[in-house]
Amino acid sequence: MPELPEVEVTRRSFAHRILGARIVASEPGLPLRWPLGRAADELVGQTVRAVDRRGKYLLLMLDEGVLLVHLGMSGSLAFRPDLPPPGKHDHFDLVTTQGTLRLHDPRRFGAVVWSPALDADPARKLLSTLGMEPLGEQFDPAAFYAGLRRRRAPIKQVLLAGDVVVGVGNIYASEALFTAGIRPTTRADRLSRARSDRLHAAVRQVLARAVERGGSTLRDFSSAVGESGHFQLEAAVYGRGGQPCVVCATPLRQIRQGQRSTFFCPVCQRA
DNA sequence: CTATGGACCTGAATGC
DNA sequence: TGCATTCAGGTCCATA
Repeated sequence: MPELPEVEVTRRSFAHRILGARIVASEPGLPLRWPLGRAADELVGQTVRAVDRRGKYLLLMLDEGVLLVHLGMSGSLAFRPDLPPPGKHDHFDLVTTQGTLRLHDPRRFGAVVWSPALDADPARKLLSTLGMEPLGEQFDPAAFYAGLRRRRAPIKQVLLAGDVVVGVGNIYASEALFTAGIRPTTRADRLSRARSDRLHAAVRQVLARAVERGGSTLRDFSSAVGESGHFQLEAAVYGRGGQPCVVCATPLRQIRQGQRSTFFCPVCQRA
């Protein structure tokens, strides 16, 4: 469910409500990607000063240190004054004076990690390899092009890898490449400057639009306060293998790249 | 250093 | 109905 737009929409939905709240308890359930360990106790008594985002990580800035929350493949957050007892797939509760933040994550690829500071481990290690923020100013065409020049892998996989630009997941990678008219299998370092610029604009546009729409998703994404089922994903290509291209009606193709599905139009995306 | 494949985990959809 | 297989929005790690 969560690519950058969904994470950002989630952030906006509860950031202002949890601001200034004091942490009363921290209750981990089944282990997630990394064990929270003793850090759970460090949280109690601290106040939430800000909720930021870096890539697909949510950053709860506390008096001392930062709590990193990642939604993995299947995670979602709820924040409410009162929540029912945790269910089978609820694996973390952060109880505060203003409500409880709950991580629901069936597959448990998500993570909750405490770090004493952003530039100290483990936050430093997790965040230091991340590429540019696609919606920030540092994401400019020249820097993007420079990043692509150093990579020989297929452009789709370079987008997904997140070390040039963060936040582009499997859905939006196919969508952005379609918008830019670029074949997903093209080597990143073979893109001309002009085509790189088009992709740069497409990545920005596709992600920004999804954020505006309140986070699109295949099924039923909902924000942390339960505003549900916002929008169906208006995918031009993702999940539409064999169906006609919205532009030229040619049947769309589905291929495998690095064990992930990729969708494209063989006519609109020639090279 | 880059690139690739396997690993983590559960549930839903599909095929026999 | 049951059972095996495939697939799913992410990313870390070991290996070439």
